[in-house]
Amino acid sequence: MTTPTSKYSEEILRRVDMMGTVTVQELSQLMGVSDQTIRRVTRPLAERGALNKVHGALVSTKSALDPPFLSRMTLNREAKIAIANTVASMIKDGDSLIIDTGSTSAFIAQMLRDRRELTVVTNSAFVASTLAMIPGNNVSMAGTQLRDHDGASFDRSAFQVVERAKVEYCVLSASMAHPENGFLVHEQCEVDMAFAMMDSAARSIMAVDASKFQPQSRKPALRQPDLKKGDILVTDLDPPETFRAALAHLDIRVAR
Amino acid sequence: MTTPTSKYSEEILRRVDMMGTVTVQELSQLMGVSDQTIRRVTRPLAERGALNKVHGALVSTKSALDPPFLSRMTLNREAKIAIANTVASMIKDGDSLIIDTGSTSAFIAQMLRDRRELTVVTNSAFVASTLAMIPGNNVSMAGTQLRDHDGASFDRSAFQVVERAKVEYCVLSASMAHPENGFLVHEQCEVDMAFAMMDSAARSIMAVDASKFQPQSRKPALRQPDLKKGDILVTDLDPPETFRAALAHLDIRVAR
DNA sequence: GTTCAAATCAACAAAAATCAACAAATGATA
DNA sequence: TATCATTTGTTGATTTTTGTTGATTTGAAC
Repeated sequence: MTTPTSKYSEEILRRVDMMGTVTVQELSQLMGVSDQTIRRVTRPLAERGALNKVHGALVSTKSALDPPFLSRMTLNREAKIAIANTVASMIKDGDSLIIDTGSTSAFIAQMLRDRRELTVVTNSAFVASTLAMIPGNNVSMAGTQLRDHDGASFDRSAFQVVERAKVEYCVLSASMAHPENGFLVHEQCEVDMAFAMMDSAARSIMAVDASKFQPQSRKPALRQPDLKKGDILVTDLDPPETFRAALAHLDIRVAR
Repeated sequence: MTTPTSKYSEEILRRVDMMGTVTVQELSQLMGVSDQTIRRVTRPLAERGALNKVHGALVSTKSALDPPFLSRMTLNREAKIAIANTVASMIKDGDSLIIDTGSTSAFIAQMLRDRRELTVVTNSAFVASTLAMIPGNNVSMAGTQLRDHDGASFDRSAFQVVERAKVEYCVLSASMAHPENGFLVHEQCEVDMAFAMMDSAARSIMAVDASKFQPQSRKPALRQPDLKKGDILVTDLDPPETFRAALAHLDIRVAR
């Protein structure tokens, strides 16, 4: 039906649809080509109506994503995209992983759409539906009753599914990172889920953007499980020195 | 029907379909042959329409530009939107309903985003994540293991969740509508699920666009449960006379 | 309206991919 | 084994794409 015009078409459309709007520069950097190439390649796509061109950016035509969720996706967007790219680069075709809920995880899921043969367990309906539709993937949705603000589940069946899994990676996030108190969140069920997820994975990847190192307005008080030897912390800016020392001491790699 | 033109045809097609877009070089390295061979072999494949050639790469005709599910979303789009509007207009704030998977259901879910306090049960991760994020809704995702082309579940837990539900409406779809054979689909698990869903709902709404009254290229052969008194059939164009008579006789309302 | 920075466009040379032709390799058959 | 048809890799000419440059346009602020 819609015949592609270049080898970049697919990736560009995917990224545009996922991010809603992308600047030409972001895209060219992300894909390692020049701005001009992006412009050239997107012109026929725009004529066909596969995306919209505005001055300075590309806008998705099917941005039917949910506004409230999307707005959280735009908070600290560049950082989250950068982190998602780093995390995604660690996951190879055929890998198995658990992903939790949250906006960073949503970005990671989007970035993982060009991996193949993934085995995925998640308690986020958004992550699940994003990755389930990729041919060849094997996706399990953990849980039945969905929480309303992010469509994630923390019911008994969610824990059962996660506990029965055995995967290579566990991708987690947190609301705050404190040099002494570790990684903190607001809800007890999230802590419990994080424990279950980490127990079912060989190694964990904790994804937190740099803003999480700053004091928060709404202080999270519940402690996520600590990272262990071999785990990885992914951020967009280098964490404070106190943090780095503690992590290095535990043999936890920091990537960005 | 499609006779292979070379011993590589099959593997190339498989890889292209799997990866969506793949450069000629990647493919030649992966398969241990020269670029030129890949080009030679893929030429007849492209002419036959089994894949698309662009400068520098091969693009799958299937999962290429848009994943199969989204491409179906654009097939007969206006009709499906019209139907979705009609169905959505029957659902009021506070109602409870079961929704199945499929592109029409996806549209219905989108339309239901301005309803409040809905209780929803669905086996589609896409529908679930769409409606779960609306504040005040109560959404249950039925099933764990997700099917890859549409992210829906038909495993044992999916049936359990559906069977335990008790809702007002059940929103269903079908691949074909036949005046004598009723509503048909391709997969047995879909029939089973339809039975379970209808059993758990007071009344059913069957949503089929007018194209479903025409003969299909890929003939579905499995029969959905029949509609009963009080159920509703929603279409975009009036169904054929033979159909209308049969439905009226059973006291099934036709809306559009 | 004017100004200015940023984004876009047009054009060109360099790089990359494609094509056609040919020779070597392969494999089946007599 | 010799022969023939087919397939494969290589080579060089041709085509397409890509990044760069500089001119032009755009959008926002004044």
